[in-house]
Amino acid sequence: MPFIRKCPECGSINLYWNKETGEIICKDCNLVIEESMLNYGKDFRSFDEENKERSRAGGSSSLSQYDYGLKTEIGSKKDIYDISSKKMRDTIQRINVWHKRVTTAIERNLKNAMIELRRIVSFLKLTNQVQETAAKLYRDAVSKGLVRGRSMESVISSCVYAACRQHEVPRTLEELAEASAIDKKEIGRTYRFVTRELKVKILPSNPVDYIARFASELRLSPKTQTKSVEILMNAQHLELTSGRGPTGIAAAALYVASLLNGEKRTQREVAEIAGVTEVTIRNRYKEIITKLDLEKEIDKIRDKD
DNA sequence: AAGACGAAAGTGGTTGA
DNA sequence: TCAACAACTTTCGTCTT
Repeated sequence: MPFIRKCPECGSINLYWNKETGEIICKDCNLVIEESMLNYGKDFRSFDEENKERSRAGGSSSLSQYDYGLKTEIGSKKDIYDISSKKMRDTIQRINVWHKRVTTAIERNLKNAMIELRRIVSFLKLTNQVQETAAKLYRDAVSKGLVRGRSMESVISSCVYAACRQHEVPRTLEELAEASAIDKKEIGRTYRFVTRELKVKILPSNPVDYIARFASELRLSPKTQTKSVEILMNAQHLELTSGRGPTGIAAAALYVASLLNGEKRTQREVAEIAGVTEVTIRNRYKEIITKLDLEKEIDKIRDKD
């Protein structure tokens, strides 16, 4: 079996691996072929002057590892038996008992939370960076006591949602709800609460950020994709976008672009992918074509059929 | 029969008194 | 705390292809 990979869409072998996002993308048709979760990069520092290569032993420390990938436990009684007085042994054991009591509850919570986090990240095919950001947010939320009175799952979901927004790879609340089995409203509520309490500044998401993913799911050509971004830019310039749901605008732009480039998708199809209703697409669509003077072009295409 | 269109009523969140 | 409000959804009837 050859190891050379081809794009399943256009057969091109001109593939590109984005190390930042971990995605493998076809250069010819922009299809995201694989979204790898693994980061093959090495850890940054070497403490060994002799060894020029930047490497280290052991796994890397990670926020999404419930104990940061480190063990904090003190050695067992048996380990220190030979080198310590009885008094010392007793002291250490007492410390250990306390250590366990204090940490187990928090760690158990954190451990479960990180398991859940990894599940959601994997389900939504998100990157390591997003996972780490979400993990950090969750830790902050826990240390501020924000989880009390809320389910761990809903807090984790909203952390992932926030992390996606921060990394400008937004997912919709519906997608998060599907991945976590938590109600959409609940995630939204928790999200607002957590970001307010942690004072996380998140810009309103840009419709353009949704285009690539929606277009890929709708199997639209890169040309159409570019066209819809163009439409979006013009719409933003005319302030058609402020106060409106970004997914609805993105959906409408894609719908218009698909018409103009003769790759028509139904309102239903676009609505389904974008997680909005056909009515919303129609409203945005109308605004776009009237304000951007695209009516004539649309009519021309209509007449051809 | 399917898609597009739009009116009307309902929902949940924001805002401002 | 409450009412007004804007955006969006749901539902449904009508028209077009």
